[in-house]
Amino acid sequence: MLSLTEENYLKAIYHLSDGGSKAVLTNELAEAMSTKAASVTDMIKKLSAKEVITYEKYYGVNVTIKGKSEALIVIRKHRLWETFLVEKLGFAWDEVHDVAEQLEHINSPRLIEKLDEFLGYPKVDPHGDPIPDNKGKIKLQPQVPVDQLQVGFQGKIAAVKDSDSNLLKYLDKIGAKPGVKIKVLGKEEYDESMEILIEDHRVFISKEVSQNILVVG
Amino acid sequence: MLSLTEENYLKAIYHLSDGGSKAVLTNELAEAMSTKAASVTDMIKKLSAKEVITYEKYYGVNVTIKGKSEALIVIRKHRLWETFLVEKLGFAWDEVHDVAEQLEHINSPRLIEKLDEFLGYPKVDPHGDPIPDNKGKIKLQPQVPVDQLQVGFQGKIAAVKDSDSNLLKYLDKIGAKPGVKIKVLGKEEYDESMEILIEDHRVFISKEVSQNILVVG
DNA sequence: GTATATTTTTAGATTAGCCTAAAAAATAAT
DNA sequence: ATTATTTTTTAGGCTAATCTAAAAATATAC
Ligand SMILES: [Mn+2]
Ligand SMILES: [Mn+2]
Ligand SMILES: [Mn+2]
Ligand SMILES: [Mn+2]
Repeated sequence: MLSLTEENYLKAIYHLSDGGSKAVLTNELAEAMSTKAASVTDMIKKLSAKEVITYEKYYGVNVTIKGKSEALIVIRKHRLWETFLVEKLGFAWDEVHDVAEQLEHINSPRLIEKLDEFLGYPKVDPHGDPIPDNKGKIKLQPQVPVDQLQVGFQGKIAAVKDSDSNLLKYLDKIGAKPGVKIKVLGKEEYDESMEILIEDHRVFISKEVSQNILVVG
Repeated sequence: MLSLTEENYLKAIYHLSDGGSKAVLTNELAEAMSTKAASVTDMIKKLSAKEVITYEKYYGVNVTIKGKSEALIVIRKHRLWETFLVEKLGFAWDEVHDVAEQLEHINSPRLIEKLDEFLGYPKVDPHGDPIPDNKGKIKLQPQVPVDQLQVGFQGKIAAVKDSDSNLLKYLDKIGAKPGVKIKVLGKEEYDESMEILIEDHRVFISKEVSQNILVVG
C-alpha cells in the first residue's frame, strides 16, 4: 500500500525514467516534485523499503517491475478519469489534468473497472496517451516530437503533452489533436520554428510548440 | 480551507448534532470517528480556530453557520457521487458509501457542477437522502423511523440509513427502498418487532431494522 | 455536602512529510 | 594529483494527526 504522496513520487520516477529505462537522479526528482533534495532522499528510502524502486546511494533510483506496474495503475486511473471528464462531463482537454491528479488516488479497483466499461474501454486519453490495462501493462508505440522531423514528413498526430493548460488551448486553436494528419512543410534554421500542415491548413509553430506535439511514423 | 481529516470531523459533528440543532460531546465524536477523546480535543481546537464550530470546554461543540454550509458542501459531493455510482456505473446501493467517502474530498467546484448537470440535478441520493444545493442549503423534511409508528400507519418510505452494507442488502431483498408504499400491520410488544406491508407484500422486521427505515408522514 | 465515578483536557511521544544547514561523496578543473 | 565545484546525504527541527497516561473538571452517589 502506497500513500498518496508515495504514489506521486513513484509516478514522477516512472515518467522521468522514460517508463523505467533509465535511472533518475535526486535533483531532477526534487525539481519535478517541487520539493528539496533532502526530502527526496527521505522518500526514496521509503519507496525502496517498499521495493517499488532500487536505490544506489549517490547514483539515483530505478523502478522495479513491481513499481512499474503500480505506477501504471495510477497512470491508468489518471487517464481514464481524464477521458471521463472530457467525454461524459464536457470538460475541455486543457481543464482535466489537475482534477485527474486528485482522482487518480481514489482507491477502488471496482470503480475503475466500472468506469472503464462505462467509457467503452478507451485505448487512449484525450491527449492521445495510451491507457494501461488493469494488470498495469501498456503498449507504447514509439513517438517522435515534431521538432525532430525532416521537412517533407507526413503522418498523424499521436499525442500532445498534457500538463500545460495554455499550450493545450493553443493546440486546440490550431487543430493539433490526436488522429489528425500532419505534414512538415519547412523549417527555419535560425530559431527552429516550423511551417506545418495540420489536416488542411498551414500554420507556423515555434520550437517550443513543436516539441510538444508527438507523431507516430 | 479544511484538510481531509478536518472535513471528516466536521461532517461527523454536523450529523451527530442533527444538522446543527444540538451540542456534540467529545466522547460521542471519538466514538463516531473511531479515535480517542484526546485526539478529538486536539481537533476541535483547530476547527474552532477556523470558526466552523464553537467550543465550550467540557461542554461540547456546536456547528457555526459557516461550518454548517461547509459540512453540507461535503455532504452534497458525497450524495452526488453515490448517485453517479448507482445511476451511471451500475453499482448496487450497498456498494457506494465507502467509495463516496473518498470521492467527497475531491476539490473542484466545476467538477461537482458538471456532475450535477450530468445526473440531471437529482434531488435525493440512492438511499433517499436529500442532496444539498451548491450554496450549501438543504431542505429537510421531518422523517420518522418506522419503529416509532403506530399500528395502522400508512405512508411512503422516504429514506434508509446508508452506512451498513449488510443492512442495505437486506432492505433491497424485502423491497424497502425510497418511494415505496408502507403500512404498519402490527407490533409485537415483547421484542418490538413489527409486521409491515411493503408495496404489496407482508414482511416481519426486527426493531433493529425498523429503526433504519424512515418515512414521511 | 463531601466522596466517588465519569468525562474531558493536558502532557509528552510517535509517524509522515517537509524544511534548513552542515557534512560527505562524486565530479570537474587546474 | 590536489583543489574546487556540484550533488547528495545526514542531522536536527517543524507541523498535522494520532496515541497513552496523568491531571483536572464535571456529574453522580451517598
Ligand atoms: Mn494528465
Ligand atoms: Mn492526459
Ligand atoms: Mn453514504
Ligand atoms: Mn447515501
